[in-house]
Amino acid sequence: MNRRKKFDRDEAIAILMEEMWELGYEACTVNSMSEKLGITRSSFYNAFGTKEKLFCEILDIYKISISGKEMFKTNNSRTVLSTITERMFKICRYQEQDMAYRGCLAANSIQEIVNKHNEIEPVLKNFFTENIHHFEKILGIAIKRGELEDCDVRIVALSLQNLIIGLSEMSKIFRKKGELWSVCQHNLRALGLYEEFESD
Amino acid sequence: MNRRKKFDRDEAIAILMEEMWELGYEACTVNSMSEKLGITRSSFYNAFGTKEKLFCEILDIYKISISGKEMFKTNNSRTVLSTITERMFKICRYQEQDMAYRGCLAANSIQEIVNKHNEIEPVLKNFFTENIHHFEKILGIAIKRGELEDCDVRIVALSLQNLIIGLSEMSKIFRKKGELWSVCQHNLRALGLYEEFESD
DNA sequence: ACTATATTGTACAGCGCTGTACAATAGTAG
DNA sequence: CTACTATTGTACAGCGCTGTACAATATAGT
Repeated sequence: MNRRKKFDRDEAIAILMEEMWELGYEACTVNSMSEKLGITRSSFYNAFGTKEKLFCEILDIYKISISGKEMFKTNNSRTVLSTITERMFKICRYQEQDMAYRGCLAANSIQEIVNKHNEIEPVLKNFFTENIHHFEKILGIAIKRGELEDCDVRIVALSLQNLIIGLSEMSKIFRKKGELWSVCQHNLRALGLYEEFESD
Repeated sequence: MNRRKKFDRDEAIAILMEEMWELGYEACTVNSMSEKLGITRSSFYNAFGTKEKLFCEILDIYKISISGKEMFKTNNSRTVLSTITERMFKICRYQEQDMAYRGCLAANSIQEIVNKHNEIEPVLKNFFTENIHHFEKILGIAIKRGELEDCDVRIVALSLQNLIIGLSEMSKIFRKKGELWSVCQHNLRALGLYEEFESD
């Protein structure tokens, strides 16, 4: 067999995801990331290809673990709206407490990726498109169950996504404790998406 | 007297504002901006100081011309809500038609400025803080006039700002004609801020 | 020991950007 | 013409980053 890698690729990716989440795509150079991992650039290129490829891979992982589909999972034992509400509460709480001001990786990336990085852009757009589809789906379920009045589910899904993006950015500007959740709660109520949930 | 400037400073700033609006702060180097203006870096530094100072100046100009205070000006001859609604309609229409995907300069800048550029950050945060104050003020007027039910004006002001930020980012991802305004309209209605306005 | 081969390390060549110093130039006044 | 001075131009020195080529190394198999 051949020489072994000096690092675990999956662990490296997790570290780099945090780094890019915090600093953004452009600010993370191959040099800086290689140093962060304690490897040479040669190893970086060998393991990840280009920075663009790596970022696409990170977005895919983000999508699998933190996308609308994963975080807004519904089941029969609880209502869609309480799921949405609880999830949004947790997002707000997390963002309020995050000293690194990370917000949402996908939302953070819009400005620096769209119209600038051809390889990444479709992956990023697809992330949001799939989010919306999932929101549409669960909102459809909520309507069927009578939790939500009949409405244009696409517009409501887009509104929910809009709320998430806005909150992610606002979390970096307005840091008063509890305020982010208050805004979120107000908007959920206004959109008819609010429902109390049982605390952890 | 002394040697004259080869360029008009105010015109140069307008050009650079567009450039930074489209490409973002980091992507605009002193080199690239000097080339854009057809001047040397020496002249750039002489006229503008540092890139940071320039950006602060641009944000101030943006604030004067495009902030909440300017764009959401109220007067006695029309309702606050119709002003808000019309303004939001125009923002959405502009963003939908903008092929450069500029969105909102201040919103665009959050991710690349906060926690990264000490000199600019307070200027940016101040932009949003003043926006919120203005929104609070006009919402207070709307309540006094009976246009709006009594509510927590700060939360509603933050919600309006949240909507604007979200729409700015969404405008770069979802490009279906009319959809941005539909989302905006839905949210304005939900927040109780919607009122028909007379078309131009 | 030798071979094969994946991985790491090193160097090259080149590009781009930066702040700064200071020379050169443009303009006016005396 | 000289003096003054704001502006522009040029060069320096340095830093950082990049992709690539290829040598060196680590492993297992024969």
